[in-house]
Amino acid sequence: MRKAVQKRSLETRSRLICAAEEIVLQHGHEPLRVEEVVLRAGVAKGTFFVHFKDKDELLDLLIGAQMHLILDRMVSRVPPQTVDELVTRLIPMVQLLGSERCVFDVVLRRSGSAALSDIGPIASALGRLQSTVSEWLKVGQYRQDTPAELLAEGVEAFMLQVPALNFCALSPRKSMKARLQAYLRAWLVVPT
Amino acid sequence: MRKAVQKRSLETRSRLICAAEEIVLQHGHEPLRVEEVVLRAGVAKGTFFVHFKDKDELLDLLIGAQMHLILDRMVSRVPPQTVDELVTRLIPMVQLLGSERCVFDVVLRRSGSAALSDIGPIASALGRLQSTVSEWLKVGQYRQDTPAELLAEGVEAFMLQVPALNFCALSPRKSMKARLQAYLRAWLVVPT
Amino acid sequence: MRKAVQKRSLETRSRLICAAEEIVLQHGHEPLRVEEVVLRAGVAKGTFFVHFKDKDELLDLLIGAQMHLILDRMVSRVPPQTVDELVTRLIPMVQLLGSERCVFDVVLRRSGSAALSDIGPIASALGRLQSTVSEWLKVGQYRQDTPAELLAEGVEAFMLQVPALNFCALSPRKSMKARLQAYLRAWLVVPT
Amino acid sequence: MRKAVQKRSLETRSRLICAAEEIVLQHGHEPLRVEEVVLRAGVAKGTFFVHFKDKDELLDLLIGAQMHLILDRMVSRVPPQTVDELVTRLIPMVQLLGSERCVFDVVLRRSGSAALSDIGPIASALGRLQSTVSEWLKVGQYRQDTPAELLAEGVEAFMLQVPALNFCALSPRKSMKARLQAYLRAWLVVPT
DNA sequence: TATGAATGAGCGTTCATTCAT
DNA sequence: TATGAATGAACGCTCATTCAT
Repeated sequence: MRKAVQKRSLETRSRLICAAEEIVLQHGHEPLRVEEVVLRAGVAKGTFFVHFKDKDELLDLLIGAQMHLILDRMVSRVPPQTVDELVTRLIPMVQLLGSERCVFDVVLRRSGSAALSDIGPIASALGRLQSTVSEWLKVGQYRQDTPAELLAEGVEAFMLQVPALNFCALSPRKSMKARLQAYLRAWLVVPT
Repeated sequence: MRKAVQKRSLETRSRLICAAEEIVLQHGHEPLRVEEVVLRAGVAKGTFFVHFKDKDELLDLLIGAQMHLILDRMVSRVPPQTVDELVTRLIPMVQLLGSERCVFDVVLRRSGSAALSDIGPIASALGRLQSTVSEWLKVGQYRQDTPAELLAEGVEAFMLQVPALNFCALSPRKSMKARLQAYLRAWLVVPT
Repeated sequence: MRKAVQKRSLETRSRLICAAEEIVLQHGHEPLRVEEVVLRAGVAKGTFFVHFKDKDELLDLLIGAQMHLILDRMVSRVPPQTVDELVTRLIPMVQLLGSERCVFDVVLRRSGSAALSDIGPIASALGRLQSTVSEWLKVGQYRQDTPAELLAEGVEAFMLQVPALNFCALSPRKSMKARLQAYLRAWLVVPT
Repeated sequence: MRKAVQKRSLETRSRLICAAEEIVLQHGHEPLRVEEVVLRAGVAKGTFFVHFKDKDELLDLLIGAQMHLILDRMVSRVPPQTVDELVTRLIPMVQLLGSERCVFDVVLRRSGSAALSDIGPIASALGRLQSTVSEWLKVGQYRQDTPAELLAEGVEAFMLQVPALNFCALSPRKSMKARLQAYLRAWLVVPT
């Protein structure tokens, strides 16, 4: 009994998410309207708010899922041994963050949360990124004079700086990859 | 005639700015409403948009002014020779950025601009910060293996990372100063 | 300048009211939807809430206007000299109150107000009714042993009791007029 | 078997009622939410509607029970001989009606019912009140020129008018008791 | 230059009630 | 009987921005 009921609930939830994903695929995250989502999912508007506190929670879910997918691919291969390999490994995530202004904004908004309770997929993905990079830095050809955790935090800082600069019209001569490379080379390698 | 008119216009503009400053002093930047500003300034709502393109332009003005004030104090003394001195010199700016979530957001939004025409006080302050730090890095006890400009960009990245982390409920053990110190020590000094 | 602007505002307001009146004429008060009103008035939804605090305020206006119209007709002739004349004079108002359940409800809700500030047309109409009846009672063939003001309050009580009973399925044998007549005969005349 | 099932059903029903009573005791009738009731009773939302047709039915039950309690005390003594005694006897009921706006509203809504089938505790209490008062009026020192039934209806009208006026901010100078007294003196006694 | 009424598109909310299981 | 997910149709609201005067 209970199982069946819960199953139905999960189905509705996933229909909402699928509908949203379809819309995002077609038109991007920016013009995602709750009304459109429920319309496409074939459920009532009220149902949306049974499953999600607000639109941000859904966006958190969608973007967080993409981030986790990227992370999955990131960790599926051997740890990057050099900065250049690391940059290549990280660049998909940076590209996601820099793909749409509103994605960047949601990630910033959701990256940390006031309460521990509302840690969503985005925050958890960022945490996972952090610890993944941290592990990598311990084994590859990187500077060892600084704790890997601190270095990983720095990597994140640069991964956010790069798309941020990309949204600006000033200094846009470089590609995001080139920029990240410059930063990480200076950050992760000690000149000999 | 022309002069008188301009004078009146300037007065209106400054009344709007003063009104906004008063509100910010009392309630912070967050709940700044155009309605309140014009009410306090004693002008009509439309008048606001005669003087400012949008609300962000006013916020840019207000926050940019604070940033320039901080910069003035920053440059009024001899260049910081060590990372610790640098951190001490930079921390007021970091504290401003970390004071309110919405201040941080406006700075991010305004840090770069789509068009070169709308470079506001915030963008110019960040540029000034950049070049100031850049100059400092050339003369003090900092690593010289990397172009000062790139290092300065990194400093900016960390100056944004620190308040960003501060807004999170995760890992808030450290003070902003301690965090900045850790980053910059690793970023600006080559271990011997 | 100011005049022109105010005139436009008044026009918009009256267009909203007219639109609402048309809808009410066609479909009654119950299914009055804000959305429909603004659609018919050709204004934006936000405009509605510039002019009215909420839908109740508009209903207050509409029903209050009808009540005042009825009152106008009530007072346009010589004071009713007998209870039967009085009943005939009052019955249009009672019929309005008993015409739709939701009209009755709005009148009850708006009859008195928590704050003096939000005395709307309905409350003022009831006040006017009260004093009108009060004056009548002083000059006609009514009992003089009780203050006219108290008697008028009682008349109002009966005027509300009658439609209230009318909405009930119990004891609906009598017409509203007959019922009011029975009450007022006993209330306003001293048997000799 | 049948018995056991019925017993369980009755238990659920009484748990719902108890839960509702507790909430009303703590927070009054106004904010009574079905959600809260079922939560406190530890049953599912749907179960509520197995036992009650709608929320009003529960409120009817709760308020009707209070009214019957008051009636029990009312009739437990000798009939009031004078208007003043009558007022004293009636005032607890008036106070209940005037205690909360929403109680007043529910009583009005339930005082009569569309169908004879759904005569609830409130309607029956009002009926009982009516016939009780009616009997009293036949034996005490009241006017005899008008049928006791009609007089009793008037008494009820005044018993509703008094709390109604009490909810208004206009003319709240008098206490409910004083007001009722004034009405009933004029209504039930013929000046000599 | 100043005015202020109007805009507008969507969000979040409400919550008693229904219905398939 | 009991369950609880889903419903649904508006409402109220937001508030920076525009535009005719």
